[in-house]
Amino acid sequence: MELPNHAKQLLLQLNQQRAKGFLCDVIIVVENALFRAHKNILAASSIYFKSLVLHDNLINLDTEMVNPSVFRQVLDFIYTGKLLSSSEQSSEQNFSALLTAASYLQLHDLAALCRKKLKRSGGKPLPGKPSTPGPLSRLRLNNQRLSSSTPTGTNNHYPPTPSEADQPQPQPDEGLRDKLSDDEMFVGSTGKNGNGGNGNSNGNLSSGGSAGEPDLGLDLSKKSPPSAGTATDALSPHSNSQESPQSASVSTTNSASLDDSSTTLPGADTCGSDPMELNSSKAEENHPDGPPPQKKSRQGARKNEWPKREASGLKSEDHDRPLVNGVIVGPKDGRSSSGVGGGSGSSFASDQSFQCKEEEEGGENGQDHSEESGQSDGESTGGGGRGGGKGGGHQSANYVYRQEGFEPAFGDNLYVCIPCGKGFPSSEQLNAHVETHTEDELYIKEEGGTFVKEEDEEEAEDLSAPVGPSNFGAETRPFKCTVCSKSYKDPATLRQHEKSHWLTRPFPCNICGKMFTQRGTMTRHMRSHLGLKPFACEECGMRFTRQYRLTEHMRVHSGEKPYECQLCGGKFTQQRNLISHLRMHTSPS
DNA sequence: CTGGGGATGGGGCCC
DNA sequence: TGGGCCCCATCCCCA
Repeated sequence: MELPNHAKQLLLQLNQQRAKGFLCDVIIVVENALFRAHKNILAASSIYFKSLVLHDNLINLDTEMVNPSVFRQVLDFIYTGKLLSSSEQSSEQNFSALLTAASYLQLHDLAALCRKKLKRSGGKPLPGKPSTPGPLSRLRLNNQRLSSSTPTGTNNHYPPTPSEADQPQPQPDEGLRDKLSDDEMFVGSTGKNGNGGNGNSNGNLSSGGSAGEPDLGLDLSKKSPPSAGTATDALSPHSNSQESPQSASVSTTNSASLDDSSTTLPGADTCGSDPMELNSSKAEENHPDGPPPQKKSRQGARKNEWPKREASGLKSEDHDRPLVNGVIVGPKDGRSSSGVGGGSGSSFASDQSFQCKEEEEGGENGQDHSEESGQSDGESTGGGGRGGGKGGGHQSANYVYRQEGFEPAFGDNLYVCIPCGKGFPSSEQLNAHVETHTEDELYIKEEGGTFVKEEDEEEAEDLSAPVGPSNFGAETRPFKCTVCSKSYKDPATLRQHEKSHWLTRPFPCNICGKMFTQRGTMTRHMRSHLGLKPFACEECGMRFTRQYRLTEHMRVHSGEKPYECQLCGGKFTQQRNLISHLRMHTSPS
């Protein structure tokens, strides 16, 4: 009793789901393209993926080993077992690239297939891949890069080493992998065919995998304190679990493709996309409640950050959508394939309101209406506190990178430098160009009137205030900001600060498109998307995205109230609450 | 219902 | 790059 097409149907369904982004639980970043997929599927196809998806929801692949178009084929292969063969795709070069990618991703069957193809065509198996230490080492590096943020160096090796506890059970030959060139590994797999390849990995997966891996997968903890005993134990940094590393990687990962992705993503097309998706993704549509996890209520209340990002050009939606749909292709590859447009087109089409806005903004730059809102919104809504005034436009103005894809106005030069209005065909060129602007120039622009305070207005206000911190300890802080006159101890810090006066926000969130002035902030922001809460309270198990929060939280348990109101003697566990309390004393009411 | 305190999330910024 | 701290915005609970 066996259904003949069961497996096939199942795959078909999964592939359709992938196209729609339905139940996709992992995002793979390849250069400036994002692909959504199902962890289970990836894990079942490659042990390498298995090790990655175990701890991360966002995976950044080494662009030297795989590019978006190749990865798309890889993904298609994983979900269909077929290698599509369009004219270009069946080129020797493509197979070579596929082989490299397959080797890198440990997709043995695919690698074997590519080899066969290459053999037939007489081409060399894999350019530079095999025995040369290069590739392998690169793989490792890559891995490490992925998990870079965390220490557990040894564990980060690419093919999971046998010793890694939480790794899927290393296959018998697993240990050898380190010593083998990719080629060798593949030879084995190919030779043995299914067995060595998938079979093998699968076998492991199923067996060792399930057993050996606690469902850490969801536990995004990065460095949860060793303690906790329970689940966290496994996660503890020392337990050579990779989790920490990996989850951490997420952040790094993200940062990796930032620049491009930001710009590109928006325009990107979605490969499997299905327009419906957009619609279906409630989050997006109702922005307000959107995607963000966390507390619903709060979220909703919270300034609709999600919705607005658009301003950045990336409009959150763009980003989101794409993701939802499944694949976002950056300009370089996919987008170019405007053709793909179908994909993007369709997908975007729906959101497009945004894009349109974008364009407008582009046009006037001022636009930003909504702008990033995230903050501004919050702020503004909040009572106009910060946002306020100029607020309106800030962000958009700040974004140097333009959304591409929707700006016919700029022709091929989709990346426009807002300060000077020049357009560039690629984000790299724009970046290079931006560098040519001297800080002074930028400031001048700002002062010229175009400048819209990006960050907190409040902040700005402070800055503008003559009495500001700027004047403090000028002696010990010889580096002074020419714009707000704040002073700093070292030039690097000053430079960092000065960037806050620029019109740019060079660090976009790959997920929502929100732009940030500092990479670290963006990375931190990413954690909220990914649910990474590495810091766990040993007492109650509550987890936090920041160490500081945990420290703060611990006072709840200890009862420590270090902050005292000088006016009424009230004590508080948190300084911010004391501040809030002080307002009560000072406010008219 | 309202105000105040406790607690948490997110972003900016400095070190 | 990450940690730490500040600020804002909220939510929840309680009086």
